[in-house]
Amino acid sequence: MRPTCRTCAIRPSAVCRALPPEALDQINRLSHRKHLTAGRTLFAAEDGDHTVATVLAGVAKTSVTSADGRTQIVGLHFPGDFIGRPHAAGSANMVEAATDMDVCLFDKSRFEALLREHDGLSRLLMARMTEDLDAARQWMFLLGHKSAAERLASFIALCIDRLEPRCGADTEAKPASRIDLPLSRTEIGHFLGLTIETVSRVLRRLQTAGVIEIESGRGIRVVDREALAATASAATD
Amino acid sequence: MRPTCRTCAIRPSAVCRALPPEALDQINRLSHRKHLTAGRTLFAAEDGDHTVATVLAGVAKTSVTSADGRTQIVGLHFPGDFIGRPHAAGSANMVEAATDMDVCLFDKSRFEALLREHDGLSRLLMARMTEDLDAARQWMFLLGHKSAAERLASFIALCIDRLEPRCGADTEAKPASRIDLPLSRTEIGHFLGLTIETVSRVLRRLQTAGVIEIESGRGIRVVDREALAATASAATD
DNA sequence: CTTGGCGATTGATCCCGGTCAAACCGCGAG
DNA sequence: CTCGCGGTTTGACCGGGATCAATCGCCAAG
Repeated sequence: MRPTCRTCAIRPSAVCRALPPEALDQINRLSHRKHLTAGRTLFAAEDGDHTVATVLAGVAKTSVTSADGRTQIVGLHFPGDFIGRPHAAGSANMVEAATDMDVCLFDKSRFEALLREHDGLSRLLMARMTEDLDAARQWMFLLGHKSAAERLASFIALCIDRLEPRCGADTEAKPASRIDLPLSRTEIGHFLGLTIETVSRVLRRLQTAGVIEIESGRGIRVVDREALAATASAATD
Repeated sequence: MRPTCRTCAIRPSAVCRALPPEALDQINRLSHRKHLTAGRTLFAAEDGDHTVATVLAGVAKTSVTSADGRTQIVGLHFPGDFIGRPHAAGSANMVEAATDMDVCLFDKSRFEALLREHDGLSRLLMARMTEDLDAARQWMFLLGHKSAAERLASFIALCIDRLEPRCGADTEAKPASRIDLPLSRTEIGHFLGLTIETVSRVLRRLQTAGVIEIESGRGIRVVDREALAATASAATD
């Protein structure tokens, strides 16, 4: 009953979907799954790691830290996302598990061989990297110009978008949806370029405005998706 | 006397260097050079463009603009840089010439064919995209956590690093170096997440501090490289 | 020459979010 | 049960940079 690539639930949303069915057994041999508890380091900075990974469950974070200790989370990696730097020098930034998570690991050089062998995989990966770059640039806009409320709303919208269990069939809007935020208040601050206090205050303000409901700790319920989207992109209040 | 790939001065620093000499005539036929005056649009947003490019001279900027008019410059493209989104849907952001510039254009599908044909080109491009992503993430740190002075110093250091005419042989420090900034004050503001007034003031402050000298307009002379690097602090690496 | 336009500079004031400080809350250990 | 600890919330105050506004410098057109 050991899980294999054949039965992999996230394969349709992972880069592996570019591989033909015949290759599944091959990549099944090359990969191995691993469970990581929250906080565990996946790739260290300044470390010539030789692994790439696909997120199966949970969320990972990539962060940049300066000499004087300031930290910026520069990317989140949700289920289906690819993490790694094929054909590039080992990681420049640190990647850690933000929540408990499961990953599917490949040896980097083996994966590079796969890329050479399967053109579709190479193309899909390149498209993914382009998406990552677009996402990073969108976040640069957020960090450069958005107000605290816009930042929080954008962050919540992102999490809802990537984490809400979606039931393939119904695409129509739901009255309310709840998720557990994958980051602590401190981490949210580091992701949004805000302090923990501001995060807390603005979250509260969004709650009194009737946009969201904060459950104890990380639980959050979006009451008004419209208002959330509006707050994410427009001027405050 | 028409310039060709054989005599191309920036080829050593462009992705084309991954192509074997035998392929030079081939890519020479596939590419064509173009001059763009400052402000001209290279790729429009929301536009299924079918071109990719290498910067030969001058500087291009990629920017994100929100519905309400706020603009963020999310990337600069210096000579040798590759611009384009092979294997991905046409551009998400707008790319414009920041200064007068020369580019070398390829038809996107032809370039994709080249990628398939030449494995080394594919690998180098992937490495370049990884670098771009790293640069974007470094800039996210700047936008999220750096002070105005740190931002300006980082920006000037970046420009010096990429634009200063470097004489291959001598790597040792020079007493002073001057360049023309590739962006107007307004654009610098959009790149750094600051207002034009703050840019002006901080630049002045850096001058009175003896770090730089501002010549009329865009000309700038770095008097104290050490101090500049120190002001940029929080490692740009 | 004057005029007008655009970008840059400089000054005065305001406000959002940072900083400092003090509870508060849930939870596991003793 | 109490204690202590880490994460969170809340309040009071402060300051860096935004905003508003006036002026300057340069250059091209009249």
